[in-house]
Amino acid sequence: MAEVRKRKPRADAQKNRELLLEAAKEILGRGGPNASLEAVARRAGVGIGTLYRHFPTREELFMAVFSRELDQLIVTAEDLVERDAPLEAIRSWLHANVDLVETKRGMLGAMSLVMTEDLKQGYTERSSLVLAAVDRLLDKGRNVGEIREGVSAEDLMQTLYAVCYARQPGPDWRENVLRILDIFVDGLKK
Amino acid sequence: MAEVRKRKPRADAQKNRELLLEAAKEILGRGGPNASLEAVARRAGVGIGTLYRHFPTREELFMAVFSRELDQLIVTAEDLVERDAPLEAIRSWLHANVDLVETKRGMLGAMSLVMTEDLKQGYTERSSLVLAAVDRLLDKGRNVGEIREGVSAEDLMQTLYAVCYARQPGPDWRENVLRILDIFVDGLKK
DNA sequence: AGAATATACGGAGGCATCCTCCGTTTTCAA
DNA sequence: TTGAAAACGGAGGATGCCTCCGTATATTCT
Repeated sequence: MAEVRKRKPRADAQKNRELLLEAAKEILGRGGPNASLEAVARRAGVGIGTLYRHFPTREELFMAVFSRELDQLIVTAEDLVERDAPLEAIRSWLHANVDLVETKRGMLGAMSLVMTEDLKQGYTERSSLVLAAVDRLLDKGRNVGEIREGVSAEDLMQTLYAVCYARQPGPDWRENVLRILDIFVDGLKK
Repeated sequence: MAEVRKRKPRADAQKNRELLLEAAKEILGRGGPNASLEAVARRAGVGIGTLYRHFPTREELFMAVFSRELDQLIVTAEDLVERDAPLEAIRSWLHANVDLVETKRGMLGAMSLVMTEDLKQGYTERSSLVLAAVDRLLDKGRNVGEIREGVSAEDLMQTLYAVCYARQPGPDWRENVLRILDIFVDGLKK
């Protein structure tokens, strides 16, 4: 057994981590998956080395930023599952996602590129909370016999992001994405 | 009126263009949307300048490679529309796409990043042929009353690519993608 | 065939980004 | 207060992007 005696994390490190996440949210949100990491460091007011120490890969930075958004979605799902009928709850939750995504298109693009199996592994805790929340939505529907078997929460999530991401930004983006998702939801019916 | 008197295109230029497309198919297929263009030029055995003369932007190169794949899909759709029942034809066509994509995941990633409205404009001829073929599939279904109104060929295409692209590569990739697409197809029923 | 010219070629060069490495600085705890 | 652990910053080497232009070659004309 390894004795785990640790120092308190240093205050400056924590502050810088925070600054970096803030900057990344801004820069990556605007610039998309290929935005300059040096720009992120500049904006955060720290050295590039500091950025790489905290987030050794571009992917880890993305994931860290994104994990905050996930928290939001969990809460929303939690609310809907006890408020609405299953299919409608799912529909509403997908719509809520679309709203969130609409203002973070860049981030979303980043995520699609970045969602490797490895990284999902590393983020199991948080993303499994989202999945669990979605699964509760689905379960309720399955129990009531309103939703077909064989569709996982992951299926739902990935389809959602896929559709949001593939659609071209533009005046009709929202409308189109919602329409496609509704068709998918209809397909979920038993 | 501008008199259009043109020389015959030079043989070496055509050959190099061919070499570049061949190399790009390989390099971009493996490396994805951020693969090095200098690597493409190297593999083609031409200078980087030659690459940029033929394809001034990364996007144009991608589109040129991709347009060949489109030809393939048009033929397939053509065949299916007269062979199978509408909904099944659509299902089969989507499956055919999945098969194609499975070996070109990198390219697909590239395309998703690259499908700007501008470029689609420039490629109207070819891609509209695909869309037309798909539209015939849909039309047949609508006329027979088997498929709901309000779903365009573009909807179908983009959903297809979205789903293929978002799914993680892995042993179950094909199975999962097909399952999701089938759900979508079921949603198309009237 | 040979000259003239339009066309295409290659790669050097300037700039940006990536990521690593390590000397310096700051924080924490004793 | 002080020393070690932790974190910082940014220089630097590698690579990629794209442009520019001197050189080479294909085509056309006579």
